Amino acid sequence: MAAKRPDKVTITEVARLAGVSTATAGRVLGGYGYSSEEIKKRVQASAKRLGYRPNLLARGLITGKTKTIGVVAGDIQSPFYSSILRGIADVSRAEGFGVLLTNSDELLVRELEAVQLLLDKQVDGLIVAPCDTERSDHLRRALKEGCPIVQFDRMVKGLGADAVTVDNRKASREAIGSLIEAGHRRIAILAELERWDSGDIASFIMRVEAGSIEPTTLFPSWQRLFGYVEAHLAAGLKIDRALVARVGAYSLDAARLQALHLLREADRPTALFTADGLMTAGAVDAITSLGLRIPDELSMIGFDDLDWMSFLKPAITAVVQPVTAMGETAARLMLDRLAGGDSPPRHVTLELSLARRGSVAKP
Amino acid sequence: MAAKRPDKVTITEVARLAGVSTATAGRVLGGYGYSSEEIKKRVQASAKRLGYRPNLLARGLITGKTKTIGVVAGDIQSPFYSSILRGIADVSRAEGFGVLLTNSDELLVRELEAVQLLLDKQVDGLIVAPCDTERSDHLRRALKEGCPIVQFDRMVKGLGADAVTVDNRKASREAIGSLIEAGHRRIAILAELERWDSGDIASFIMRVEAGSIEPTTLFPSWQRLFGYVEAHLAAGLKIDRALVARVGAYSLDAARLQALHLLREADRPTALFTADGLMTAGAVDAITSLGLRIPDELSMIGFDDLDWMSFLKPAITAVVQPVTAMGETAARLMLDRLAGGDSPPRHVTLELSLARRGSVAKP
DNA sequence: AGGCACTGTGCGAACGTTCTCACAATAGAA
DNA sequence: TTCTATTGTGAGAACGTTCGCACAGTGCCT
Repeated sequence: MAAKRPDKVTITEVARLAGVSTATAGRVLGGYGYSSEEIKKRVQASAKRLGYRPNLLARGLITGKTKTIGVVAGDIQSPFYSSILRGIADVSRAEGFGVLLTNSDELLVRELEAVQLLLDKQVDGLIVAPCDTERSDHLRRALKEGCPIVQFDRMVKGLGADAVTVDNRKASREAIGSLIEAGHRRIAILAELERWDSGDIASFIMRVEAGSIEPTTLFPSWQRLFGYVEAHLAAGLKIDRALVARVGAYSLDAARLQALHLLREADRPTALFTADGLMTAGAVDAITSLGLRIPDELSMIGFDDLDWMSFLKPAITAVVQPVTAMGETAARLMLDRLAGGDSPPRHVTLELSLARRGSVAKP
Repeated sequence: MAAKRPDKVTITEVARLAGVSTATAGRVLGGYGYSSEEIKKRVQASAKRLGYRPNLLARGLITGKTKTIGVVAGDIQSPFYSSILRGIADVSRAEGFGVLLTNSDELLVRELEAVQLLLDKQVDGLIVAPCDTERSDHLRRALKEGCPIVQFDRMVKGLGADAVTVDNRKASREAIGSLIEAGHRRIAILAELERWDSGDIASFIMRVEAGSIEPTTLFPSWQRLFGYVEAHLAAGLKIDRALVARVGAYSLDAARLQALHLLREADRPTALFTADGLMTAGAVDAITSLGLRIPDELSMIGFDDLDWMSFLKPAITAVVQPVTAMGETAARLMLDRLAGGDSPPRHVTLELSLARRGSVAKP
């Protein structure tokens, strides 16, 4: 039989050794009431001698606070989420908070399970990249029951919670704008574009042109497409539907295939805009296998900046997201909220920057 | 003032509604004692009606089990750790365990803090990539106090705990072997090689040649150097000390600088072996900026396989580590141990494979 | 009839903290 | 003096579970 738990030392024993009541010892060790200098010393001495460590479970049970933040990421394995997580973890640690991690794989069921687990474990708050901007009753419920939520990367429609996002639309508009300015007219976009309940690409584009879409609760790749359309509109260019490649899945292979398809057309685009890091990877893979020369035969700008992009033959111009800052901001919003902020929901939008490198030239 | 906690429903209320004692309700809901079919139904019905969720803190306080695993990674932002974490998280989730995450940044103080935090939060076990293979009393203490530990990537000397590692030495030996076989005689190695208390590179090499080093508790980059030396010994080649580049820090920039230094020498090596992903990135950066052609002017093999390596102009031959499998194995070892395994410490060594691509040619 | 094993239920005590009270002592103000 | 405020201490009740025990009923074997 396994040895039970070898004499965990509790506050009672510290109190006994110091010759005071557990209440007094608690006050000294927990730092929450009055205590004389002399007793303080005595208690601390015996705590040290016994190697006392407070049981955070017991504390949490009574205070209702666990000093733990629950995080629901899409997939920590991706550089995007792992950097955000890093930001969250750093800020949390500095304030003595723990981070309980789960992955949703962008699946609603998974997210639901994850939130449930975190809630059961009594986390003080939830930092979530929501899978679905509409069906998020579980988040609403959690919020209503007093568990603060901070969303990142995207926002649930009408959820009254804090959020950190980036200005995808603007960055995309500017990136495409710079391609147009360089003289490009046939600019392709390779984007994930999953989950759009209200129709297909064509109708989305029409509705953007008509100005009848509220962009804030769109998924990032759609916001980036939004910016793509806007840039075309601003320049008075028509959009060739054939140049909008909807990958439909977050997969390198799918991206590669779509890129191949796009670049093998007779009437090939002169420039390619990839809507995130994975799409860029898939595209680069396709481009090298086709033997296309960048930027002579094809100009390129990608969303997300990954280390390898800067040391590729011609380095790839990229929209860089402030990933760790996003995580840090999310954590900070959460900690503020936990510190008693009763302010209305705040929405922080971080700015993006364009790292101009060698992948753009005149067509 | 913030609303307190809006009527959390406890087992007492479920019991009352079902007309039974809390003990009985507990048995049904916790599934740990006898209960008749009829009562089972009644309790479950009222639990469902009230939306009851057990408070895992309270449960943990009494059972001493939190169903939470603490993880101390070096830096989740790195692809290595994030993949491992993914593996850990997947297996843990499947068994209903939560994952509490911390980073050590490979700093002993940080690791100490992290372990302390996790222990205070009463995690059931610790999965750690130890910073220091010698001074790890905190781990020994935790172990002695009944908190199981699984190490990964490296092992603490004489710590009687489970571990998952890969066969760095063998993989490195074989990689270098294949370069030698291709005809290379001047093979450089670019490696982190921090933390070696017993002297410098020269003395390490001498001691390897003398057979007086126990490799299992070395840090991975040293094990890889070990294999490098062995391959040379086996082929009867002398080692040119100038070809062993010790970066001394885990930094892309430092790696790039060392690589530049190495490749600008008059008597340039004909092949380069990089001891991990970051070193490879630094080297590739240096190589492109020098305009060296791979594999004509320089052959190359790198440890760690990152997505971009496969779609670089000539794809880079790489030793691929089974990263997620490593995480999964670590988690599985932990869960076994928690399930009551009293077996002696197990050490799982995973095999590595060489992904042969286009970066190796005759000199 | 007695004994024993098994099933089912409730009472109350844990678990290790914090929190609410009650009570004292001291000091300064009225 | 008496009142009030401030500082200090301890007893005991929380928090929401699980666990040990007592007790009772059933069925089966001697």
